[in-house]
Amino acid sequence: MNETPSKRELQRQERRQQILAAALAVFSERGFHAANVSDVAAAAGVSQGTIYWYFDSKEDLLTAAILSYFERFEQDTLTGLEGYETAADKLRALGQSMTQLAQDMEGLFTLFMEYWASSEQREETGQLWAAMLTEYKDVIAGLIEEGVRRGEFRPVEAEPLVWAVMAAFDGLAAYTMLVPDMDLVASCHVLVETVVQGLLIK
Amino acid sequence: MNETPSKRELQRQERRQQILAAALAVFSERGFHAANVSDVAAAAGVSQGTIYWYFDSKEDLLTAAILSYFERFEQDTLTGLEGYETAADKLRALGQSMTQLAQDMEGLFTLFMEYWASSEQREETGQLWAAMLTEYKDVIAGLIEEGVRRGEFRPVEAEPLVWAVMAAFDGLAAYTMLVPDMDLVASCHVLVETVVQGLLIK
Amino acid sequence: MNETPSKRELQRQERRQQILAAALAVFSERGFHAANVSDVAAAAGVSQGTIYWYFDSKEDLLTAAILSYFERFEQDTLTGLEGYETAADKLRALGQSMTQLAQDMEGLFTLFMEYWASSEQREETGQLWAAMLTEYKDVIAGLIEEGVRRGEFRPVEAEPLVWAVMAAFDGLAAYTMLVPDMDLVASCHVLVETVVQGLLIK
Amino acid sequence: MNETPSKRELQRQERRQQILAAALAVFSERGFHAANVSDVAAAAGVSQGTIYWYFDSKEDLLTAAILSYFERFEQDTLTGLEGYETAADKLRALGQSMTQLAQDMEGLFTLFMEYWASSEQREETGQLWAAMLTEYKDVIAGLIEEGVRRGEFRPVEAEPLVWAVMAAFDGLAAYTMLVPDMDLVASCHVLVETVVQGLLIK
DNA sequence: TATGAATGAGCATTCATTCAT
DNA sequence: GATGAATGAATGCTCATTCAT
Repeated sequence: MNETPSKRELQRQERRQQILAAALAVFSERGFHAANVSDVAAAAGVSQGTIYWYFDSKEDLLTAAILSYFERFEQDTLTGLEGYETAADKLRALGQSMTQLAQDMEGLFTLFMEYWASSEQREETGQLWAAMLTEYKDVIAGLIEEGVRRGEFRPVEAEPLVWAVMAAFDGLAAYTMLVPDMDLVASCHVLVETVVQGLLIK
Repeated sequence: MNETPSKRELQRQERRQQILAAALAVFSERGFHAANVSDVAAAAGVSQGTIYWYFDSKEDLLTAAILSYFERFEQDTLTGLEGYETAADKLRALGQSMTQLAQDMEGLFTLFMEYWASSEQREETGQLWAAMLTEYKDVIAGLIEEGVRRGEFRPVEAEPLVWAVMAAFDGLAAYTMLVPDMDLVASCHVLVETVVQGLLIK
Repeated sequence: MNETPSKRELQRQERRQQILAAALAVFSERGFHAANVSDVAAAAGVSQGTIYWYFDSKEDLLTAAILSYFERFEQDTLTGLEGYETAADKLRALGQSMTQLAQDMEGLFTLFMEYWASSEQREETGQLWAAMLTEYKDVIAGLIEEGVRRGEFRPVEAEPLVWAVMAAFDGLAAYTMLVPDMDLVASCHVLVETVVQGLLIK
Repeated sequence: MNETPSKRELQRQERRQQILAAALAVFSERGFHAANVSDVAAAAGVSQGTIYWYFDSKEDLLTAAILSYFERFEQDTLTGLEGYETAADKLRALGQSMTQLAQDMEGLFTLFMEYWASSEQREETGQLWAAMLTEYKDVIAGLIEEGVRRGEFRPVEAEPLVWAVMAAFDGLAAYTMLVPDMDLVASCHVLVETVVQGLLIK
């Protein structure tokens, strides 16, 4: 078993992470097309050749960087909802997590869209993101449907609504960069609150 | 007076439009970076040199194409709201227009974000879009505030909410391309309806 | 006979001169390669197409411009030497004329060399200048040989010397542009004087 | 200490020289503007990309090539004058070196002037050459002034004279290419001799 | 004649990727 | 494993020249 990774393997992982972090920083900062592999190499403190020892291509590097980012957030965001009683509160808590994410991930959505937009194989390329989105969508739609079943929310087509809300968060993350004086947190908050109010049976 | 533009000037405008249409099609289809100027030239049925007779650079061509697109929609979207009595109905009508726009403009938001993402002068570049967004935002926020004043809506911070809703539309337009089986129209509809419900005093 | 050129022909000549003057100015100012035909057209106040109505090519324009310049100077320089008695004085007078020319013609020699340097047909191209140089050389060498015959100068190979002196004038004209604080007039003067001193039998 | 440059560094230097030699040959042969970077690459036996690994631009390559040429001649020309007793003999020896240089450097002066003529930044560009010229001028003027001090030469403004003589050598180098049947060596010789005669007190 | 629109070959430069050491 | 030198295809843009009007 690889329970005890060799020292070498550890170094390898570390170096890999080092490159991924640099890639994320550089790509976010300058965009995928404007940033060169040599920029990433310089930021990571390695040579260009080394990048290609760890990754197959610039594309591959981008994908790995995005995935590594989400691996860290995946569970954080969707857990810890059990503590809340009502579906409304669960939605509010989730909203808070997503607000946090929208702030943290800065240009990640934009970065991916940029790459996707001029990808030769859009379909396959988009599946990475589509899968992540769909996963999220299902979890959140489940929350709302639960609220409907419990008589807390009025009957509603949960799925389209969830798409809209998620799109709003990603859209707001993009807007933040275009319209610097927009208040991202306020927008996220009032969105969630308005949606919750719209769902609640009064 | 130049009331009667010369034949030459007319041809010139026509040729310009021809190129802009081709540019919009090609850039949307393949993305700004992946599409070559020669692709646009071929699609427009002119030589590369001609592109540069009408536009300063590939960038300039993109910007002009986006602007020309919005010039056509500018008024269509924000007019025709007077026919409605209540603020809620006005919002619903506007929602319909925006849904239409989200469908029509296909990858336009994505296209611009792609370009913006790796632009050397992000700040200046983004201002074009930021200005258009802000203009829209102000109009819509006005509608909501009017509803609040008339006692139709509960007091709400209109501006952040509007940003969120607009972001949702743009985000959904982007999602449509990533998640083909998403129902854009349904999402737009339920979003608007839920927001309206959330605003109405019951 | 064309003694009475038609009005049309006069206009044509005038327009031609207008273009030539502009070409000389623009080419001298920016260099042959860096200057565009459109620059010349703009400076002459005509369209690009018009240039090609009067001249076959950019090359042709340059050649014509240079020739037109020299047509104006051709005689001025080499005449008026009869007034002087001794060969030494004739040389001195000639030196004065050449100094004047070196100042006036500014970058003309450089301009021609620039064009020549990357001409596809160097040999043919250079003949224009070579012919002009040779013509000058013969006249001046004649002066010196006359001085030798008259016992005024020591026997000397006139031809190589004349080449050297002419080269000095052209070289100095070039230097003037590179080394702005060089005193062109002083250099020309002391050159002539030293050469005359070197020739005189004392 | 880097007294012992690594094998890699040695190879690097060698490759650099290889490219510089090719650049000098190709640029002299065809002129700066007519010669393509790919021509140089082919002549050097490397790819175009390699050129840009060693040099920033075509311009940079030209400058480096010219400098590398002069680095080799710098001292050769101005040394070895101590062996001569009189200032006249020193001048004659120097003349011989310069004659040699004028033959060797073939189109170098022309090449530089060609580039300079259409350079966007003439001033800065010319300084390279101006500096080299001025350095030479000072050395030679020193020789003459020494001759004057020693009573060997008649009093003369050394600086303008030196400019003229140097200009003559450069001009003759240029003429050689335009007027093939001109006798460069003879011209150089008679020039030097005449000037020396003109300086000597008899 | 004159215009200015149109052409398209040509070129410097970039940069992801490969490879010898 | 790591380096950095080498590659060469790809592309935006320029500009002399042509041509319809």
